[in-house]
Amino acid sequence: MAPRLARKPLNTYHHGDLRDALVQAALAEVEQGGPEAVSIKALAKKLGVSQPAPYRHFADREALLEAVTVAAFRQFSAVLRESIARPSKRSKLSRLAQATLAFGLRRNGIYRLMFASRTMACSPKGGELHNAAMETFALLIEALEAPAVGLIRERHALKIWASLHGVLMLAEQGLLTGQVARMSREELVEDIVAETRLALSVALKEAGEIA
Amino acid sequence: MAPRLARKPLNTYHHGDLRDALVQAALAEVEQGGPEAVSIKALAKKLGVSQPAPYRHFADREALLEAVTVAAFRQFSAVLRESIARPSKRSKLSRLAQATLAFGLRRNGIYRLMFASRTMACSPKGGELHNAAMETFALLIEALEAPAVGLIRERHALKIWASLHGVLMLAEQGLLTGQVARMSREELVEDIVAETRLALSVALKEAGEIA
DNA sequence: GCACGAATGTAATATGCTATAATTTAACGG
DNA sequence: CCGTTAAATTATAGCATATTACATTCGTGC
Repeated sequence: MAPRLARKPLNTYHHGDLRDALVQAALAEVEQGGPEAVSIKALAKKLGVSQPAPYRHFADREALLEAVTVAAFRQFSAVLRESIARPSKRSKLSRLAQATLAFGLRRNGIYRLMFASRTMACSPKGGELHNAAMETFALLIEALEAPAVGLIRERHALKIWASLHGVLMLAEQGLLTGQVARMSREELVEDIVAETRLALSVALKEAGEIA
Repeated sequence: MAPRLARKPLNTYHHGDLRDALVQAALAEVEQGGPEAVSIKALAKKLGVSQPAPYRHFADREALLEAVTVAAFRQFSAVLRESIARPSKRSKLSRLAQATLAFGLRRNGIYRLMFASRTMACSPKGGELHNAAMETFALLIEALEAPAVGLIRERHALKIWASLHGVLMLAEQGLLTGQVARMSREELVEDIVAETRLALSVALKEAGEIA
């Protein structure tokens, strides 16, 4: 994390903070048309610099997308954190689940970048990107509000994450049609939350009896 | 579905069945490197025809990918059908779930094409592609082996599909790490199957009491 | 203050892919 | 056997990525 001050563009030759501007502009593009909508050339034009200028800050298109993905995870984390922070009658888990659903539907280009693109799949395990993703997962574990008994907590966090993720992907692919579509997505998510709770309590009870 | 006979390439000027050859070759490419690895030019070269030749059969790259996706769904369906057809001690649902996991992991480029690409998201609801996807979903409903009570069956089929899908996507994104990774994916899937059964039986009992 | 090196941006260019247009070759039906 | 049509070819336009060589500004040490 370099400090990278945001200076004003006094002289127009040097942009001031092109790197960050690129990430932000690319994020906007991704939100509209997904990862494949990002064009170095178009971004440079939009920001008023020459085509090769971005290559001073990113080795190639993939590197830019990786930075964008990190930024996306930060935003996602912030949204989730807020959802479980504000007081509410509903459970933390329910709020986090609904916030995830809303984020995935509203900003589906970004969601695809985070969870369905090659960028993530190719990122190294200890890297900045992978860490950002794990930080998000940690929020989910927190929202479960379960005691840490063996692997039970992580296991159920993983399962609910997978479920939410699956619902979102199916929804975006237009695969939530037919009879089932009569149930709203919010209901479906609430259903998943309830099932997770049930399974979790069963698992905890079993573990308690054994221990 | 035009008959499209597969003639042998006697004269080398006319390929014989370029359309199908393109779909097959593209499918192989996708399997290796995902949807973005498909290049019209490269495919043409590999099949020994000129670059523009493919455009006789597909309007553009997207159209080719759509045909490839249909072929992919057909293959996937065949694999699933076989998994629930052959006799086994394990339940149909369990077999189908494990088959899905194996397919998604082994042929993850194809899986991404089917469930995480823009191709599906943009396909019309009544189209060939959408129908192929729905046919696959029907297999899952069948494997549930549950009575058709209201929407309960579809609902649970949808939930288990979402879960499986989520696990696969997370696995491919390298997000199944940490403590949880100590549990094998097969175990995780078996766990999901068991939970679905539990939830389904509860739902059916409730429905029975009400009716 | 000012010279110099590092950082950042530009111009020019090579390469590769998509897609279209005009043209040629082969197959099929009457 | 000939004309129509399907299917492929060559040639080319257009666009995006990425590299190279050059120009400009920043800021740091003296």
